[in-house]
Amino acid sequence: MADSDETNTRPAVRNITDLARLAGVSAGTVSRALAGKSLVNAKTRERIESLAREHGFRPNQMASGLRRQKTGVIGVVIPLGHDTRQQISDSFFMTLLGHLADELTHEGYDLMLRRVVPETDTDWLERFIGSGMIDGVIVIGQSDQFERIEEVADGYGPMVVWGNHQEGQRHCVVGTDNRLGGRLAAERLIAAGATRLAFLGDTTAIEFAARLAGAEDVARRMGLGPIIALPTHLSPDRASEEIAVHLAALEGRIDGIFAATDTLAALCLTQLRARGLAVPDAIKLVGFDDLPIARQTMPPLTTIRQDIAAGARGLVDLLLRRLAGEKTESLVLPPELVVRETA
Amino acid sequence: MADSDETNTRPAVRNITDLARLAGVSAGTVSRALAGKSLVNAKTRERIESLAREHGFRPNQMASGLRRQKTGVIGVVIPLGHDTRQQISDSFFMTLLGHLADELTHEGYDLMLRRVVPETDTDWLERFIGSGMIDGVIVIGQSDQFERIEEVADGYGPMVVWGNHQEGQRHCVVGTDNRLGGRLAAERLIAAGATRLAFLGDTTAIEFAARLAGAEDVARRMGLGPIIALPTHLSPDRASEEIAVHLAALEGRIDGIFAATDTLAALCLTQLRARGLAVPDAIKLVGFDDLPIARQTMPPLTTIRQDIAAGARGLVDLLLRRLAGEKTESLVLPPELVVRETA
DNA sequence: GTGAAAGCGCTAACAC
DNA sequence: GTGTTAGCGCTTTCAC
Repeated sequence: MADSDETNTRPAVRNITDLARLAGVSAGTVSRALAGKSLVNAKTRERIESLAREHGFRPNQMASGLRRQKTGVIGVVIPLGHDTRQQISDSFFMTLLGHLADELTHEGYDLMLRRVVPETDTDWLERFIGSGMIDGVIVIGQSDQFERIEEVADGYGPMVVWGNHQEGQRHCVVGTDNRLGGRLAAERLIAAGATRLAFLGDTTAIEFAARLAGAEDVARRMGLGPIIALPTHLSPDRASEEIAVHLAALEGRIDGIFAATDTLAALCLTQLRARGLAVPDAIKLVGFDDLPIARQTMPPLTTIRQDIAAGARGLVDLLLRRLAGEKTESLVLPPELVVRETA
Repeated sequence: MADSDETNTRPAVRNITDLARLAGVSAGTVSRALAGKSLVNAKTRERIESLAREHGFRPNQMASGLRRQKTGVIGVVIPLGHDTRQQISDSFFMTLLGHLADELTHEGYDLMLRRVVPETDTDWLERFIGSGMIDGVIVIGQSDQFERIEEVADGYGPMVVWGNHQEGQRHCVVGTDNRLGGRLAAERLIAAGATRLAFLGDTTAIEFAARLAGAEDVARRMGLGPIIALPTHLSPDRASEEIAVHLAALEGRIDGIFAATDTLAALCLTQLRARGLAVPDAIKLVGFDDLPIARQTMPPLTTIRQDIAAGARGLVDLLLRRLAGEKTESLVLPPELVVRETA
């Protein structure tokens, strides 16, 4: 591929041995030179390096990995729960993935991405870990697989999970304090004048359940009625319909909505408008995540911010420490209320 | 990891040889059994499989890959051009990536993701290909690396690129007909009554340049004045400011904007509103992509739809055929005008 | 500072 | 149908 014009006069260099022959040294020396080890004569090293450059040769990482028993690859896996296909396009996870790619690259690791459907593939995590292709794994989202992750964590160190932290759990997790986030959201809704609250989102996802629980803490404390749970899928198509149905059923019985996600909140805003319900006058609305979309809705969304970049940094940092044999604690990040115009 | 209670009484099975010993057969037989090859006694196979299950053993893919000279991994690389960091969060690419992950998984391949900064890393593509870790590569977006990709394509078959198709190019590309898309956009703007057009986006990206060129085709044909190019970064923060500056400078001199991207269009809508310019009354606006956000802006965006799922399918399909040695043509997908309310 | 040799875990001839 | 053997391309003692 990196051939110049003289292609045919020059033998292909397929491996370290070919290069060694050209350089008039042994394979071992080439290996040491290319790996930047100290004990190689400066001249020899230079000769080898220039030869390698000239032939566009780079050592085969699979072979190297096999020999050294490490691959330089971190697995990133996204379990798609009940809500199967659409979750991936969820911008939150995608943004997190982008940051992860940056962080891992920065640390010299490659990223192997896998989306799995736990329902039809029960040993998804073991399979990935056992493949021998990755040095460690980051799980993005617990979905409904909390228990399975716990089990695996007992026997496998280099794993960090993005998700919700439970008292006494065994796997290392980094994530936002969802319950606190839920409290902030409910407090804001109430401060804005709402008293009859609903929660929009699928609470079988543990993170969402925690958000709702936080909101309920506040509702109870303030002596409000129970928060009405409005189960909704994450995929925009289904969500829109479901929201429409919920709204129709609840007409006039609620004045504040806490959406599990900005995406859901944005969709909800559209449906609210379609029904002629003014936000925030008739209904207050708070989202979660503070994705870019939160600033672009009309009116812009009041929401609970998660620091995605910090999350990615935390995930990678903890994973590297675990890779080094350290035992690490989970990392819980503080959410932050961002007041805009919907509540 | 998959150990039950009797952990300590059972020796770890680290490789095929250990398992062979337990099963009372040779390593070769275990290999054949686990690979599902035909010529293995049914009973033997069953014994081996159950033993493997019991011990949570799976063959090491690196070793297998090394031996078979194929890895079962497809590289997906996103070159971040001039517009460095933010492009990744560009929802279009992220959505495409999601679909790619699905398609590749479906075909039994794993996905290795790399983001690269060509400016500081000139041999990004050769490095990835030469790593020995991947069987083929999908490049998402040509960025400003068209020439480099051409060079590599001459010597490396299993590569397919998402991007723009140029007359006579040598690398296999799949992508939307951007020029046609640009034409559709301009036609719509004009049909809606606009006569003084501007294009919002960075035309050093070849895809965007083609969109602008298409719009210019129409402007010329209709005898309109030149289209004013408004260079803008893709990252939301910078874009917002830049758009604001552009709008201030052009006040009253344009009545139609073609945005290179829905994201940009949405941002533009916000800025337009901030300046008190009514859409579509004072200014018509057309986006590109038809991302979910296009339906949620206020008013919803008229845009040019790219079929992302079809794109992902095409990329994977062509790559697999190239992997099988076929020579494939590029695939150009038709864009589609989606009329909503901004033009 | 460098070479020789062993071997990472697996697969694919080639025997039988 | 199964065992044996020879590597895939690299790293790393151990000599010298």
